[in-house]
Amino acid sequence: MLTPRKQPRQQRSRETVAAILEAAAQLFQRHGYTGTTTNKIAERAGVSIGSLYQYFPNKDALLVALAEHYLAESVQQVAQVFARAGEHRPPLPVLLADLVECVAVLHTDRPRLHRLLFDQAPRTPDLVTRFRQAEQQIAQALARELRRLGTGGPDPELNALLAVQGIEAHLHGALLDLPAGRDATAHVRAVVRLWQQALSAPCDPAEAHRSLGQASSGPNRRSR
Amino acid sequence: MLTPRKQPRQQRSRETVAAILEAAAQLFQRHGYTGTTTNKIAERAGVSIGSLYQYFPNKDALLVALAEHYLAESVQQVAQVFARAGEHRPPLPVLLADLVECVAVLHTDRPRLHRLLFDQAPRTPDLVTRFRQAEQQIAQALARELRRLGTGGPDPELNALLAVQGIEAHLHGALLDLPAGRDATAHVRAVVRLWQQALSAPCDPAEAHRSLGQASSGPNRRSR
DNA sequence: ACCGAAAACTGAGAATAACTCGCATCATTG
DNA sequence: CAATGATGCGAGTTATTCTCAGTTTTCGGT
Repeated sequence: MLTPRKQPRQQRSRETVAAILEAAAQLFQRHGYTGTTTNKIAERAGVSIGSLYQYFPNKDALLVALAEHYLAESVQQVAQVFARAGEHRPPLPVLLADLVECVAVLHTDRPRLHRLLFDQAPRTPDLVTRFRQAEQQIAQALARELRRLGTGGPDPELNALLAVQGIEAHLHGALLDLPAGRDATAHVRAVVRLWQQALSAPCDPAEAHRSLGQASSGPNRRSR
Repeated sequence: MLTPRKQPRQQRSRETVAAILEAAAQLFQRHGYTGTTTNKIAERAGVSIGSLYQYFPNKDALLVALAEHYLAESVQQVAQVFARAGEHRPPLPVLLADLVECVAVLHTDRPRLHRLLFDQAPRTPDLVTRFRQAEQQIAQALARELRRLGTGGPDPELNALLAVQGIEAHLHGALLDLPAGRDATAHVRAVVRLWQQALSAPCDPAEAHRSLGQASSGPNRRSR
């Protein structure tokens, strides 16, 4: 990621940058991305518009910086779940329940921030890259646990990545865009149940023979 | 969805609207959403900027209209898969392979359009609603098939919705943001395998007893 | 064929918001 | 206590969305 702008060196400027980010977070969450102007952000931060552009090359960069913080924090939260798992060695259902619980808290804790970063903001390539990177970090930790448990299907690394992507999508749907007439907790429980089922296949490649091909609609192909 | 703009009544204006949408689709795909100005769209469409704003209240509305078309088309494609399934009664693995194949084509056919809509569209609440609606339509069709097959776990409707959300997320990741060093077709095959596993639990609630252990080992835990 | 009304089209320019730049002020260092 | 570099400033430039008053085209009725 390029940083074509000055890095704050003195204490004073570090405070300026912090104030700008704080103001940006508040205004973005309150009025949305397009509903917030860089001038308003500078005003609220108590600095001039020129100072803002001294540290952020454009409006998007504010968003990327916020995402950077949020994602780093999120990855750390999830890492704690795996750290505990490393000690207690829980069975798969417990591990998944803890993981989902943790990710659910990340959604419900600051829903407007989460929504801002995932929905309201234009997804710049920088942001997409950063999201994928966080996904991969988490997926690696999960894959390690799956291997330890001897589960996760023929390719635990790949399935771990799919699980992380899926769980995010599912909780986002369940907690931020809940379909009418659905109960959120039941929905979340279903997510846990489903991923437990999905990841319960043994790790042993013996099961990975050549079970599935591309297949069109002929009565061919059989299940595991 | 509000339509605070004139509806085209004469043939001439219907052609104008079509030309504007065609130009918008091309320019958005070539230069991105923010990289395209409404004036350029009007110019390319061969109409004046005023005409554009006669039919679209703002730039976002162009995106919404494009998404509307694309989603309707996509839902129709997927519906065909289920229509075929209604005739041939394929087993779960074949049905899933066909479904994934179909969704994969929707991604690879016009990847730039797909990316445009998924990356930019979430900013508009209208579009989020529209996407969810499409998801639900597809999920309902899938749930019907799951019930027929006596599979899909304790709540086939809910699991079908999760499957549709997950498959979209997975294929998006596999085909538009493929992680370095991964093979796309292998990735797609893994998606099929995973969802086959996830949805293979019998529908009969007898199996839904209390198959999952709960109680965490750590001093966390909250839900359920 | 003609007329009046409604629909469609036009493009200069008002309004808004991102971003720049030359200069003033502050902090640090030798 | 210079001198040098870092930080801060904000009116002004630029780019882009969107409006509106006026013109042209279409169409139904006579």
